[in-house]
Amino acid sequence: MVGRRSLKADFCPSARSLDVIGDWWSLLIVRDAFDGLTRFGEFQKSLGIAKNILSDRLRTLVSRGILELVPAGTGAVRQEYRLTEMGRDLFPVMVALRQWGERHLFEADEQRSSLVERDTGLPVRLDIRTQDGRAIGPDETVILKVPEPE
Amino acid sequence: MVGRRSLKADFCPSARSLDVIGDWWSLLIVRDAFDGLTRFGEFQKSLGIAKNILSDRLRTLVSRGILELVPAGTGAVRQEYRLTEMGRDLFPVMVALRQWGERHLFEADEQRSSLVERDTGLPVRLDIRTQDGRAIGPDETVILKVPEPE
DNA sequence: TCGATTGGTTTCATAATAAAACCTATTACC
DNA sequence: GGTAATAGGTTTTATTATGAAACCAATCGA
Repeated sequence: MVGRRSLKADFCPSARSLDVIGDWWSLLIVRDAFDGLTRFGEFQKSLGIAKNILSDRLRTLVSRGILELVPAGTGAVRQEYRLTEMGRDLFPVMVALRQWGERHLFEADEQRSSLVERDTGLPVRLDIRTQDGRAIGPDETVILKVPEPE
Repeated sequence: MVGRRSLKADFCPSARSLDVIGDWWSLLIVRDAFDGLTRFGEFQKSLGIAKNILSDRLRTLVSRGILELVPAGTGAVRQEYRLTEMGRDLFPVMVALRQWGERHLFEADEQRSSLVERDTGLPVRLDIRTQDGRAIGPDETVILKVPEPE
């Protein structure tokens, strides 16, 4: 292998996103971070990931600006991994993945965790809309491409 | 390596989704499929992926029910890879990834492809709402967990 | 103060990936 | 109809990424 091709320069925003968080573990770490985990050992226990890999992924996520290391508590030596604003902005990605999984990867009666509004307990869903607020489906959209430089 | 840990049995729907489409190439293939690509060679050219890997990924995506092989045209021998309904349901995931990439991985003046409503040209966005239609943010949500069996 | 825990790094074996060569069945061309 | 090119792969081989386990320094708890 000559190294994974980078999509940094791709004009497609989805491709660039996948370049950053499209590896096997990163989004699972982010999911746990949304879930309130902050410590190395917590992630390790939750994911069952090898420590060297976790170490590498956390370092990368920090360097990409998705997580940040902050001192835990007042004047403590220990540090915590926390989502940055950029990391918290991945929330819709997590919700979309969750929604798809719920719909297609669970039996009807199978138990699952669920994402609900804190105050009401109502399930959360996700809508695709135009800027002016009308909900639309995939067939009503089109991708405007940037001309490829030759 | 003993093989990548499967998350098939995880109670978290996001984890199961990542188990299926969380590898490096699958979502890029799905993106291209949304973009209208159907042929082996088209995917290969678009992604610059090694043919053996593409072959493996297409086979897996078909076996998972995300793509299907359909005869191209009337009575032709050739076949095409097309998104199933399950595959098309990944649309919100793609939109969420796109939206995040646009926000965080492009310079303000940098050119990018964009997703718009076909009829109006209006940009598409994504909303998180409760079942009854109120838009909410990540901080107003909580994940209800399934008790882990010991 | 001493043992356990935390948060890693290093080492080593193995699996996944990529590149290139190769193969077979169509398809296009003359 | 014969021949070359194209499509759609598979096989082989080299390299990288991953995972498990051992190891280690610093901190924490008793």
